[in-house]
Amino acid sequence: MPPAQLSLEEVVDRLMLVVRQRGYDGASLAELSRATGLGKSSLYHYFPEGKEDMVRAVLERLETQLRAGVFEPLRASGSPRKRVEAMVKTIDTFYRGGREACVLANLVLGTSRSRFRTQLTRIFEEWIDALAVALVDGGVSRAVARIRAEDAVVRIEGALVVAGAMDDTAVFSRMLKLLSADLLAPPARAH
Amino acid sequence: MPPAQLSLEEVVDRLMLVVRQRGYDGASLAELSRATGLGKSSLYHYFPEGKEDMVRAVLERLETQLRAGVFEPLRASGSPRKRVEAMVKTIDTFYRGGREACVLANLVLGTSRSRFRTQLTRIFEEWIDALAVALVDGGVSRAVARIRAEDAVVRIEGALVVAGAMDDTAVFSRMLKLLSADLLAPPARAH
DNA sequence: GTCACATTGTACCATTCGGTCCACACGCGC
DNA sequence: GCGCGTGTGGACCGAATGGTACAATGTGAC
Repeated sequence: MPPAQLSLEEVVDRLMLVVRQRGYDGASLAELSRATGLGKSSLYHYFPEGKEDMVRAVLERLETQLRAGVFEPLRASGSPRKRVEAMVKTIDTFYRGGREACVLANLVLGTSRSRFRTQLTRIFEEWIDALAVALVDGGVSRAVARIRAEDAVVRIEGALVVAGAMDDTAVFSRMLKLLSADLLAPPARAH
Repeated sequence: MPPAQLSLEEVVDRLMLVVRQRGYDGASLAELSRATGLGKSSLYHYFPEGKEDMVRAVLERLETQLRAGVFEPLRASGSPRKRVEAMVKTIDTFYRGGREACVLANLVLGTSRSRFRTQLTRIFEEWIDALAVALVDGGVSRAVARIRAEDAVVRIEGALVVAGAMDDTAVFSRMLKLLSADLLAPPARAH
């Protein structure tokens, strides 16, 4: 076990905090060490391949968190509207209302895209798939559901970028509100 | 003048190429030097305050490019539909159909957000304002225009992130098509 | 108690980082 | 031809980078 009072998952959580606000290139070993309270030797004991290994672990943990808190609830049985609203609420909490940057976006940008491509692709695909399932269950046609699901994920990522740039969390919360209102709307015309 | 065969603007263009695909933290002086063909001493001759100065110049150049190619056309007289389509086409070209990452997003993420906050904020604000003007001219109410404009910018940024993550430019081109079709649609219900 | 192994602090490594210095070129007005 | 200011190559800087080696701990199982 890690430093006796810190589980490995907690260590990875702290690594995630650094990665999500410094990115791959901006997160130095010194800072990762400080954030976890572990010396470099301990860090390399748990992550023998170094920084790339640590960030891979962050991405894996994020994936399981998303799966448990977002993807599976979306695919579960129950009111589609409730499922969508659960996703929105989880996302809102996770990004602290738009105050926190996105781990995924941070790893897509910079020099790290190629390193984590397969994991990044898989996470986004699973997210879109799961959301589409909920929409189909809510009476949206399969084709429209896919388009809307992709659009929703795009809008969430975009809102985090723009909210970060303009230092205005309202951009993010407006978007979440819009999504929970529109995602299950009848085919209408737009979309 | 720079190396006689390269204007200062061309130098900044090459800096932009590096920044947009490596980010602030990932762009090393060595690479910026290689990309421009200028030695470090020359780089520091034109940008006395170093890397931050270079990237500030990149951001300034991007701002004037956007102003000339996107913002002003959006505010100009003429068919609103044509103006919106001009924006979409310019953006499509600039990001090479989704193949290139966004300079802005790259500077919002990583450790560089705080350094360029005012410029980033201004660019996004001007973009949203200009787009809203075109929408109002197209008969959209002022309030709805603002929301839609912000939403469009958010979607463009988000589409670039998701397209980059999934290595799938179709995400981006689908979004651009959707935008040129929907931005000027009648109030309808959604949106 | 002792043996094995997980864990850790310390010292160290080469390389690269962003950045500076300076002497020398080059052109151009005079 | 002479100065002068813009540009530039190359050597150099201390600090930080990601990463390693290893000896010393601690902690359990037996």
